Amino acid sequence: MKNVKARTVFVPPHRERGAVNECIAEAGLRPTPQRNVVYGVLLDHLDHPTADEVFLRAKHAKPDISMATVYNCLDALVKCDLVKQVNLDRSAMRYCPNMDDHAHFQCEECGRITDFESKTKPKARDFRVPRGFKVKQVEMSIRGLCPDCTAKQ
Amino acid sequence: MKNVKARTVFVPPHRERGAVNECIAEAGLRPTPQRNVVYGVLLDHLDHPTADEVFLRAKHAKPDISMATVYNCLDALVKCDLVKQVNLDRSAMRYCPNMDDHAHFQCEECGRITDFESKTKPKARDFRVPRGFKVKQVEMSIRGLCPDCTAKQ
DNA sequence: AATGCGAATTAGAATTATTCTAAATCTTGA
DNA sequence: TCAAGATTTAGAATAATTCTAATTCGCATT
Repeated sequence: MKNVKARTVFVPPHRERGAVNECIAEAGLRPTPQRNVVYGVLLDHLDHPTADEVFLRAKHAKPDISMATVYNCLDALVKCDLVKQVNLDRSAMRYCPNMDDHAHFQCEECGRITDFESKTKPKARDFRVPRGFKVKQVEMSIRGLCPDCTAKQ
Repeated sequence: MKNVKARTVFVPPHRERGAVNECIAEAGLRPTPQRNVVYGVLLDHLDHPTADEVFLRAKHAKPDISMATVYNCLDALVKCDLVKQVNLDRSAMRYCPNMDDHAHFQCEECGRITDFESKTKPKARDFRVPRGFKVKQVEMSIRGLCPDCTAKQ
């Protein structure tokens, strides 16, 4: 489980897969088979699936899992900082297990989402924080054209 | 219509209100009373309303306007770059007529959204753009605690 | 001023995404 | 073993958005 195939752009999961149960436990949640499967699905393809897509994939490993459970598990994983919610358009929420600092690029044409590695942590230097506000998390999202769709035009 | 009341944080609309029809026309769309009302509603309170909230407010000026039209108008305004879509959480899309570069702050506690003025245009220096991708638009969103909710804790 | 055409509006139905509910099941610790 | 609490489940309910088809509107041309 330790060695992972190289990819064009490989994004290492924040924690290795075997440690899911520990992470969940640390967060005060009970580790369960369902949560494991759901997290596994996210780690297998880093393609920002919707809850529905996660559900379909999770059924392979666990045919009796239900949609409500998928939502529950995703929420649990988000709460214990193993997974990020990504929402870029008016359609369904997407989920991303890459907890490294990165921006989300979405192609205007085909809708595909790609992680852009951050060079620098986006910081207060980019925007003026009014007095009294406490910043906890900064997200960047980018729209544009992916290489495939650029070629087609 | 030219002089606007000062606000704590005043955000000037991208174009003045009288020019809506021209803007819409420029974008190849037909200017209509409904589009005018919808844009007016957005300019009146810079509080990032949902489509539903826009609908309720628009009804004051135009009691017979329909929800479908509100969606149509909002889409038209987005297309001709008078309005931005803002979506930060799993709830409804919100709309913002401030086209200046700015980040959206959302309070984790009360959900309220505040514009943070950008100091610098978020640029390619913040993230690595892989070969072949064309960046068209960069958005920043921030989560944290607003002054009120910080005080309450 | 009348006419025609395409665009815009409308109400309501349909679809999609998400949350809720209540019952059943599982886990853990006493 | 038992009780308590957390989790899972199916399905219903809700919320947000899109679709549909009929109507109306606005503009250009007679």
